[in-house]
Amino acid sequence: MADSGTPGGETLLFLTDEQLRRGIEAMFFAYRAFTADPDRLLEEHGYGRAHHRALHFINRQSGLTVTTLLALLGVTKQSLNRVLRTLIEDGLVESRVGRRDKRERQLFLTEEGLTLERALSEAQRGRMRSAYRAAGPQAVAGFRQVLEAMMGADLQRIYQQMKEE
Amino acid sequence: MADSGTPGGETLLFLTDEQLRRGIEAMFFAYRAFTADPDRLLEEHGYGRAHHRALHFINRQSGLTVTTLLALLGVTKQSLNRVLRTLIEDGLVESRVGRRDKRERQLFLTEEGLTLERALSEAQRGRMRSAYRAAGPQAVAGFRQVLEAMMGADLQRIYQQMKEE
DNA sequence: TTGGATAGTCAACAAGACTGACTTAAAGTC
DNA sequence: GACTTTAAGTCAGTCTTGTTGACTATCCAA
Repeated sequence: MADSGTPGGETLLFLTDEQLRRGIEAMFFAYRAFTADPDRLLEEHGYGRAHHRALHFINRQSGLTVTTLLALLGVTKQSLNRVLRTLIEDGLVESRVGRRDKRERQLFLTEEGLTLERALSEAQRGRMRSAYRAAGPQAVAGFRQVLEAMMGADLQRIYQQMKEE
Repeated sequence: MADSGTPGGETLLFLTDEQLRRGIEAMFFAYRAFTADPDRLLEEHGYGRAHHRALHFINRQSGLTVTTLLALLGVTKQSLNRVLRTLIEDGLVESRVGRRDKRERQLFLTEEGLTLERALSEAQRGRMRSAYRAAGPQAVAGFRQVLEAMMGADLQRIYQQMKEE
């Protein structure tokens, strides 16, 4: 983008198909490991990855509406609803009628929901923390830069917005 | 690991729960984008992500056995089999009886399989390439370092092995 | 040669995504 | 006040992709 194709320069070094393929495979393997720890915990509770994602974002942005959560997760209403219903029935999530707009439902974690979210989050952070430690601060900065560039403009806007709330 | 907890140093700067959470969210959003391009292509052909993964590794390591592929993908034999069967029926993959051990099946891509694999791979590499360009060589090195640390020792061994073949 | 381990296949099932059609309630508009 | 739009939720049905259990074929070793 800001890079004006320096011919033969180091820019080309890491853009061979082989290098790109290494990156693709690294993403595949790393993502699998990344979800493995919380997955184990979830299974003990009879939940799936979908429940984890819902808990994560409700915790992250307490009081968010169903539509907002939908946009963050990128799934359909029906798909989210099944997950949300079980979480509400099990007393992990509370759904209150919106204050300003009564059509909306605002979502909150209960004490129990918070407890599970923390356990899941801690399992995931543990792996992230040791990866960060092993790789060092400079690598971490690069890691985030590449991921942000990879997610594309639309997701980047959503991702950056969450920073400020 | 090699890091001896420099108190107050820059090591601590990026290990706050907030920083770790940013990393977790970046992984989530980036992985979604990462799979989105091939997913579109796959849908046109009536395939899913599982078919993509199979094609990728069969291409990567032509003639590999079902068991080897199983280990790479980390799924059950039965799950892979359904995917593999459709690929064979559709003439994208060829399954030959193992030369040494007749119990084994060796897997190869046909011309048609190679064509689809290249299209999928190119869609995915496109995004990876522009992310790499945008972030720069140093960031890319860091990206890979963190992913490798994150995947853990077991997967790292598998991942590194593939390098040399 | 018999018996156990390994490689792969077939069948049935469950989770979690999807689409489409519909209801209810509230908000906004003419 | 009647009409339209929006937010949420529901019902029904499908698809992909994961699971377990039972089975066949082959290899190897006692």
